[in-house]
Amino acid sequence: MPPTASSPVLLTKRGLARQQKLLEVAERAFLQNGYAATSVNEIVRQAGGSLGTLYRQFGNKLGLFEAVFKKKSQEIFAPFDDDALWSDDMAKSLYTFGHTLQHIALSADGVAIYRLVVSENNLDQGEIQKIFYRHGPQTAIRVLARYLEKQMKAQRIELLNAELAAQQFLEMIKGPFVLRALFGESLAEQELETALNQAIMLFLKGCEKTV
Amino acid sequence: MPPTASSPVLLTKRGLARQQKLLEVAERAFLQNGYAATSVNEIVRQAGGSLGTLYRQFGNKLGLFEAVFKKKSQEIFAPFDDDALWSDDMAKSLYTFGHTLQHIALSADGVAIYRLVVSENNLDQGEIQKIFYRHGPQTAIRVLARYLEKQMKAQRIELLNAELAAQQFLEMIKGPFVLRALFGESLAEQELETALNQAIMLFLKGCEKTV
DNA sequence: CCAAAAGTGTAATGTATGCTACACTTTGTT
DNA sequence: AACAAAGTGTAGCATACATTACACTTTTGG
Repeated sequence: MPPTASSPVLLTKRGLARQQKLLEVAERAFLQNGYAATSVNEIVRQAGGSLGTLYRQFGNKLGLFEAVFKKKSQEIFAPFDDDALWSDDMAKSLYTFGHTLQHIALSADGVAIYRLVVSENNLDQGEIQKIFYRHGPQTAIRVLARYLEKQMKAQRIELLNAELAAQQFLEMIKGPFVLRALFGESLAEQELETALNQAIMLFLKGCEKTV
Repeated sequence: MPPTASSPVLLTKRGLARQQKLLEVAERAFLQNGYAATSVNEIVRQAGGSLGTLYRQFGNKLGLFEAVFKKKSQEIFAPFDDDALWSDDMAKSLYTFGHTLQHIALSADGVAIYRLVVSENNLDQGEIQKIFYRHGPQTAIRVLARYLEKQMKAQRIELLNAELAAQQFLEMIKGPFVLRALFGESLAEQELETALNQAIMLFLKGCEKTV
C-alpha cells in the first residue's frame, strides 16, 4: 500500500533521516542515469537502511521518483517567484530575466531534468511530466507573457500573441544550447551573452510600435 | 564479431528480405519505446526469422540501433538538400523554409527521433547523437545561415552572428511545440502558422538595416 | 513499561533481458 | 553433385531487476 495523504506514514527520527538520505541519493541517481537505468537496490545500498523502509515510505519505485521529481522541479524554478526584476526599461528587464533563465535551464540539473521529462513519458501516462511543465517552464513563460501584455496595453509594442512571443523569446536564448549541454559540451559564457543580446535586439526592434 | 566494412556479411535473397524486415520492425520499436525498453527477442518474434540472423547481420543490439538510426535521420532531413526555395524575397523564403522545418521537426517520427537523441546519450559515448546532429539539424541551420550571410553582405540586414540567428529562428518556430508534441498533444495547423508568422515578423523587423 | 508500529538486514521470488549454442535446413558457387 | 556459408528454431545461460517475506531490533505513545 503506497503512502497517501489519507494514510500517511509515521516517521521516527531515524526514519526521517533515512527518508532524506534516500531522496538525496535517489535524486543523484535519477538525474544521472534516468528512471529505468536506476536501481532501487543500489539506492538503498548507497543510502543505508533497508529496502523495506523505502517501500513503506514511497510505495514503489515510481513513488520515489515522483517525490524526487516534484521536489527538484520546484527548487529549480523557485527564482521566478520574484516580481522585482520587471521595470519599464524593457531591454534591462529582458536581460536580467533572460540571464537568469539561461543559467537555470542550461545548468547540469536543468538539462538532467529536461532529459527526464523527454525520456520517460510512458511512466504515468505522462502525468508527472505535465506537472513539471506547469510548475516549471509554464510559470516562467507566464511571468514574461504578463509583462509583455502590459507593454502592449501601454502601446509600446505590438505582437500577434504575447504568450507565444514569450515562449519564442525563451527558445531564442536557450534553444540553441540545450542539445550541446546535453552532449556534455561546456558553454562559454560569452556565447550565452551573445545569444541573449541578439535575441533582445531582434525582439525589441521586431515588435516596437511603428507609429 | 560485428559486421564491418572490411568483413561484410554476405546475404542470400532470403537474408536480404529478413534484413529489411528486421530494420522495419526495429525502427518502429525503437521510435516507439526507446532503446532500453526495446527487446531484441520481440523484434525477431515480430519480424520472423531467427535471433542468430540478427546477430550475424548486426553484431549486437547497438549495431541494429545504429543501422536504424542513421537510415532514419538521413531520411528525415532529406528535404533540405533543395536549394530552390531561396529568393531575395526574404519573407517568402523564410516562410517556405520554416513551414517545411516545422512539419519535419514536429512530425511523429521527428519527435520520436528527438526523444532518442535526448534520452540515450550514454550508449556510444554520445557518438551516434553527434552524427545525427551534424547530419540533421546542423544541415538545416547551415543552409539558413548561408542565406542570411548573403543578405548581410548585400547590406539588407544586420546581425551579430548569422549562424546563431539561424538557430534562433529555428527555435522560435519549433521550440514552443516540441514538448507538447512529445506529450502527444495534437497541434493545430493554425498555431504553427501563427508562430511562423510572428517569428518572421520579429525577425525581419528586428534585423532590418536602419540607414 | 509495554504493546504496536517503524526500521533493519538478508534472502528469496518471479520475471525479463541480451546473448550464445547447437542441431538442422536452405541457398549459392564451383 | 558437393561443399561451405547463411538462415532457422529452440533451448538455455547468466544476469539484473522490482518487489515481497520474514525474523529481528529499535523507537514511540499511552
